[in-house]
Amino acid sequence: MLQVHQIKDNYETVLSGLAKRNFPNAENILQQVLEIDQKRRDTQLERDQLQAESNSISKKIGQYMQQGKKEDADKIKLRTGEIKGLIKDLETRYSIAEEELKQLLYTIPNIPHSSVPAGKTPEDNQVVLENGNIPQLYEGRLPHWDLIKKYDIIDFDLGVKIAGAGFPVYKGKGARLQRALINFFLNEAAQQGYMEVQPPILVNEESGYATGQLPDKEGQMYLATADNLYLIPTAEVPITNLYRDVILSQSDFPIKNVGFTPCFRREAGSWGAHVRGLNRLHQFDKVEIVQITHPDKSYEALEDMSLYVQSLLQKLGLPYRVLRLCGGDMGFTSALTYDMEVYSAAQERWLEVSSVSNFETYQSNRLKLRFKGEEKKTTTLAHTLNGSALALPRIVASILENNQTEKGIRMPEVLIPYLGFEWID
RNA sequence: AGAGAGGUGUCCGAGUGGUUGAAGGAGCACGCCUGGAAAGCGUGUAUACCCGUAAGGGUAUCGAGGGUUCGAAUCCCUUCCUCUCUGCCA
Repeated sequence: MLQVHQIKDNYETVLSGLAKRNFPNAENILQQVLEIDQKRRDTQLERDQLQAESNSISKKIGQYMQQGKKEDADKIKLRTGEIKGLIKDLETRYSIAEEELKQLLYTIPNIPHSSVPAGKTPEDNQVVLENGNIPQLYEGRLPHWDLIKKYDIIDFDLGVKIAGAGFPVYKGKGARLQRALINFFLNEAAQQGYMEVQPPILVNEESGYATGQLPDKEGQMYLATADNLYLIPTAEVPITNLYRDVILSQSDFPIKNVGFTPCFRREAGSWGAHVRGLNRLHQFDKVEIVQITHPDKSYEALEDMSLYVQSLLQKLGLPYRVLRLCGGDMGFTSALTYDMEVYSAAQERWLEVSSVSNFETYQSNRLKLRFKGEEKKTTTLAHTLNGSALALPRIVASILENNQTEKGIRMPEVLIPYLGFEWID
């Protein structure tokens, strides 16, 4: 979440940033923040002063008692009695103000980077670049939901039987393809200096809040109620939370982690015509990269990550484009997001396969993820970034669709060592 | 799931009501010493919030929350977590 001083020191920037996101009622909410914060500080000052007085009296009582001057001690005890009541009242008011402030800050999204275009819908996203050739397919080309049946590699009906819609069962070469992609992505990331981690895929509430899924996306995560644990919607949550309550030293930068996990999303209310087949699932596999950087280096890192993700798409031979998301389409916690979309030639649609974002200090503020400067003794919030590298299902969809021929589906060259076969036929 | 033990600073570890932000040790940093290093000696070494241009000062924090008390790491209650053993199981 934003820090109060961000709002106070850059009021106009924050205001116009929120306007870019079409965030309603911004001025009013920001004013409330400042007001409550002022109240909070006034209350704290008053409380601290009284507490200081009370502390010094207590010390004096201690001294009197040691000297055996009970009467003197009793005399000044009366004063602390008064103070005690006042402090209790101030304490209550302080925590109310603090809680109000927190709740208010939770509702405010991150401020978009200056390069983020204004806009409301995905149509307003900016196409940064397009790369690769859209394949010319033969007459009888099929969308992937037909291809997977034809070659019997992914079974949705079986998934329905054991879990429900949106939980596919990968079979035979379909399952092998999943495993190959995961290994390929992990190996590539390792070569780029990302340290592999295998985090838990259930997380506690605190972790959900720290990376911003809670309270914003409460209803979108599966909750294991018996233990109050959430199934992760992305590895971003556990991996970034590895660094919750951590004070790094400057020499630790940049931290680069990669992890493969299944991801779980309830996708409540988002089913429609465009979500057939692998386009939208409740459970899917994803390899995620996370970076934690010095504030001065985060945009450099973002470009880095974007190029890295693009390199994967190039190696897989998939035509793709890079979008800079507009204010209205960007995630709640992000300051700048690039979406990578691959072209799926039978559906004739662009499919989002990666989203690479810089959160600046929005997450690290909740995470309490800081670093200590080399000269300065003060701690500073680090910047966090993450991106999919990559999400599997839509990659699979476009591989299947784009590489289909009359005699089968040709696998991308780079995957063949991982797969042990060249064709799905 | 049952029984027990425990949660203190970067780490180890002391501390059962009164200058305890917290002994002692280790680590780390700087200085002295040295040809250089080690050892030795000395100094320093938490975080958050608030007041202040600053220097500096205040408050809080010994898992978390509440209570008793003039005063709590220390007593009481609640809760979370970890470890060990038993049971169950991959």
